[in-house]
Amino acid sequence: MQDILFDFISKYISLTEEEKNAILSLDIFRTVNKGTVLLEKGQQSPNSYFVLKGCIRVYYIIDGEEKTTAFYTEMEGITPHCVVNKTPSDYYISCTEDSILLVSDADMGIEMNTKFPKFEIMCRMLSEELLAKQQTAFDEFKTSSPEQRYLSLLQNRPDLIQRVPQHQLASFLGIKPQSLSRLRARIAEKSRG
Amino acid sequence: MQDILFDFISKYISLTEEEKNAILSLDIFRTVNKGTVLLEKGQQSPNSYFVLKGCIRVYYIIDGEEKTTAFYTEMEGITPHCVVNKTPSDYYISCTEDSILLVSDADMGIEMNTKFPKFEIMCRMLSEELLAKQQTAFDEFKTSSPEQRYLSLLQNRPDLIQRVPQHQLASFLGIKPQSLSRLRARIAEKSRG
DNA sequence: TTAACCCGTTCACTTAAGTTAAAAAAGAAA
DNA sequence: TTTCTTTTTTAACTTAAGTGAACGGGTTAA
Repeated sequence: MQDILFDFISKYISLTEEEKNAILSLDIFRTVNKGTVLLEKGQQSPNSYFVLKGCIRVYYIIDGEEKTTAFYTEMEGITPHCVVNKTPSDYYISCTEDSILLVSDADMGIEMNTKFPKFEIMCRMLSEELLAKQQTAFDEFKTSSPEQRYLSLLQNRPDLIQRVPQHQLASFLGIKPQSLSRLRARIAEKSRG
Repeated sequence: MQDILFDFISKYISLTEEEKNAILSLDIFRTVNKGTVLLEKGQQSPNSYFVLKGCIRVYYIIDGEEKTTAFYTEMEGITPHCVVNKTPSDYYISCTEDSILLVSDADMGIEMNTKFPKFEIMCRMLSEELLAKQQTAFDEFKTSSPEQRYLSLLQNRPDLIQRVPQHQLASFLGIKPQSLSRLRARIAEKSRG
């Protein structure tokens, strides 16, 4: 599991043994059961999450309805809004599968970034990369229809469609579960001719 | 104009005179005319843009149609996808007004970040902040209807609705110009009773 | 001044998503 | 197993967005 982490980091910076040990000594590996809620609305947790194995999801409860807006799977991570802005969270985060996560809090980030300036660089690179990716995803969402979004998801993240319940996928695609079901039927109809 | 920049930076880090001079010596202030295209599809420019005054917009051309996905106004900036990933750009960037911009290229960023580690820190903070903001905006977009998006824009960025053409706003809201026009009529109808 | 173009609006029509409700299918618990 | 619950599908109906076309106001260019 540690190797997976260090492999990932090595894409951005190279670590000495000392630095690797410093990371390991933080003891940030956590195994988490399916269904565990990592962050609740109104909470102001300092924790960031990075998925080594499994899947976590971000969702809101609006008018009593769950609205899922994001999934994070292997080698993806999230620093919640509430950590960055030090405000209560608007959303929930929970595990959709038994997962292995890295859980780091803001203080650990500051400590590591101070002790090892390399870390600061990696964090900046990661944020910039994520920001650019996020922007592209947003642009694609804005410029396409629900059906196109679904087809594109089928292309780019086919695993998600398998491992995640449809009604969560629906709000992720910006529509209602019934519409997703209908849309799928429509596509199947077309491909049958 | 320089004061505006240094005021902005002071929210993140404090600068010495030496550092301020280093920034000024980069000579990054540019005045740009309305309509100027800063980045074209297919180009691989190294430039990031920060708006001191005016407005720039990001747009795609899909099936011959312009699709505007983002506006950046005073104190907002963008590092295009193509800079981060060193790939040709998928989109265009142009000025919707006569503007004063900061234009910096990737090399300058690297140079400043190396010379002044403080800068690295600011860049990380900015990216993290923008990423969190962007995520919230995306979530809001996903969980609301075109009408709600328009009303929310009216609340949060009323200036945009004034300074930007409707047909550009429409795709920014994820709909067609005709639909925006109709939607506005519907809202006016309601408020009249 | 006229002609051409762009933009915002309106209209009629089509298509697809939202809504409400119910049935069917799949999973989890007793 | 049977029961209970959750998830997915289906259906009928409503609402709103997409589409294609046309009109009028405003600007620009010939």
